[in-house]
Amino acid sequence: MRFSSCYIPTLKESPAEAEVVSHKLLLRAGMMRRLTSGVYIYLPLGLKAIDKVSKVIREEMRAAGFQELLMPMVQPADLWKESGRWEHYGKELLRFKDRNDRECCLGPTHEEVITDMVRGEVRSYRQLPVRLYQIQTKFRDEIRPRFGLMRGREFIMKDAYSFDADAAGAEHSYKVMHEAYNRIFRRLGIAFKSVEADNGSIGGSFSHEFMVLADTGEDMIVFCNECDFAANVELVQDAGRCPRCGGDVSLKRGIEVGHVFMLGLKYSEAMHAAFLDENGHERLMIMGCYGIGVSRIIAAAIEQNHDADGIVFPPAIAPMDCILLNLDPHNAAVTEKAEELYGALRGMGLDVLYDDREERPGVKFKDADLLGAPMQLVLGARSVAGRVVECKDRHSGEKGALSLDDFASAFLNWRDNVREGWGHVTEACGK
RNA sequence: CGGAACGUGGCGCAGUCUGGCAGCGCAUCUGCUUUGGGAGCAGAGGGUCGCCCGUUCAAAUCGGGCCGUUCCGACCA
Repeated sequence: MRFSSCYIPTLKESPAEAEVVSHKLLLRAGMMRRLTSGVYIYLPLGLKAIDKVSKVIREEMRAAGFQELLMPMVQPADLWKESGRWEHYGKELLRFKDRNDRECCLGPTHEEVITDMVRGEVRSYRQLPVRLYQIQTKFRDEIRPRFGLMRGREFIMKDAYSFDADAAGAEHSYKVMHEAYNRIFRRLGIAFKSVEADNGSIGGSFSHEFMVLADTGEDMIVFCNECDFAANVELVQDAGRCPRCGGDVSLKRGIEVGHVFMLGLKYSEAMHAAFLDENGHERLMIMGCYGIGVSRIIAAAIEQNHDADGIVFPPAIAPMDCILLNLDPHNAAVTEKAEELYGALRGMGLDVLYDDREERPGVKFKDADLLGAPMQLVLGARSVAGRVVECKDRHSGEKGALSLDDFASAFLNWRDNVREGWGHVTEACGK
């Protein structure tokens, strides 16, 4: 991508509408804009970050045996009446009527739709388990949307559903997904914790939340200092003692980015999702559902990784792997070299943002830091004369120089160093 | 929904208390100079002061209503 032909409207100052750092930085970095309360436009760079997160999720879902599908945003009220949630979901469910006066809603989640579909197709235990997921836009008419992408009304979510023939199978599906979530968040490079949680209005028998640790989080997590117990405080009556071993506990704030539920029979019973077992007896499918807040991950990653100059994206989330600054676009020798590097980096399969704009160096340095690309390369008359390209690791702040005569191998070595710097962050958590 | 604040060129803000020419910084356009951490000088363009009603000779400013945005609370896969 050439910066000069990209739509990246960066801002020097934070708009007054933003209060928390991720919201401010996403606006300043030209990654999103608000359309109305709790509803945002993802600009090209913000969408690239969403795509990067989605890519990791898709790989791990596939590895866990889940297939992708895409369900509709508009849903008929009938299904929600059948599950009982038309009554119980409350005003968060945005309801409306179509031209024929039929009641509809915008999908805040998809248990009803997928259960309806599966019950219509699956008749035999031989067809189970069914494991499906989608990455889709959800709408929840939140009482108070806030903090930008952290709690929007419209947001992007990965939701997965499993249907099993028996309890052992269902527990296996749950376990497989729990492990997949651990791998996803580890790969994304964010410090997180899996905790026991309340099931809320979705129902079911038990659940775990995946929390990104950040002081600005809306949730409070209890950690036991003695054993490995960790839970959302909602779940613990005496927040001063570990309910498992009685040991001392500590509290930390977190942002919920994932939630896995053992649903049991809640939906299959209400909507009669049944199959015939090997003895010809009718039985209900045992369900699980598993969500990841894709757009919220972007906000959470920024809450956790930023400094005074801007975003410090973990490599797996960054909209670009590398930003290449041409400080002297009028200097033919520098530009020739910059074009050459730009081509070489793309040849290595990297996502590169090439800053070829006719701007002063200071503007380019500021934008590079603000945008949060993990690797910065700087080329100017000074560095070209010395046969090097300067490099900066956005995360560690370390600067260096790579030889232009042996650029490819010098760059790959440096990239490994940059990646290792993130390895320590993710090893430190997420058991 | 309860409490609070805010709404003035694209962005950030002053002006409102005490009514009297709509301002500042950034951004934009033109010219010259500059060119390694958000350049300097000179000039230019751009605003129904959120909307409606009222008070007044006169309203960004005072009063009422509405809309929108944000924060705290309640709420929430």
